[in-house]
Amino acid sequence: MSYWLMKSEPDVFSIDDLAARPHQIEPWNGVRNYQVRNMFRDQMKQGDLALFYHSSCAEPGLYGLMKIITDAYPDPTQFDPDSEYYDAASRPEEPRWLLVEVQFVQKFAQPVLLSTLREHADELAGLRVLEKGTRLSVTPVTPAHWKTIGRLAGVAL
DNA sequence: GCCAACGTTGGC
DNA sequence: GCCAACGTTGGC
Repeated sequence: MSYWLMKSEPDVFSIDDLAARPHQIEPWNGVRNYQVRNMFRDQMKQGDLALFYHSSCAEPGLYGLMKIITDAYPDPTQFDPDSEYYDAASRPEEPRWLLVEVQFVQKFAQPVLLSTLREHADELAGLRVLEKGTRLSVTPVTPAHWKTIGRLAGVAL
């Protein structure tokens, strides 16, 4: 099993939105980045766990935990002309973009803010989200970093 | 709203 | 295949 960090802008889709979904499940659609597409396809597997990161907001950071409940499959929004994620160049015979479905696990009682992560930069050295210029919306998390973040969140991960 | 950093596009 | 121009991300 692998660990991940997945970003979302809370104004668009927050961890509370995920918790409020039927069965607390959501297709993680709209990813239009090849590196992330390849991670979905080659590395992320059903049963993996992911931290839910709120970005582009007043207090960016980790707000909770979710589980990857499917392997990657084609993102239907790429074929929907009414979707903001529509990609006219992608053809159903050869889908360009993938998604995974995620399910809510828990919201942290206290979020682990980006500023807190930075305060623990020594322990978290190499965590992608702390590295300058990392804009990927999905990044891997090592088991050691995962454990540290669990401690900072006050939960056993 | 600024701006650094990065990804993508497209002309050549 | 190079690289300039442009668009996007995301913290501040």
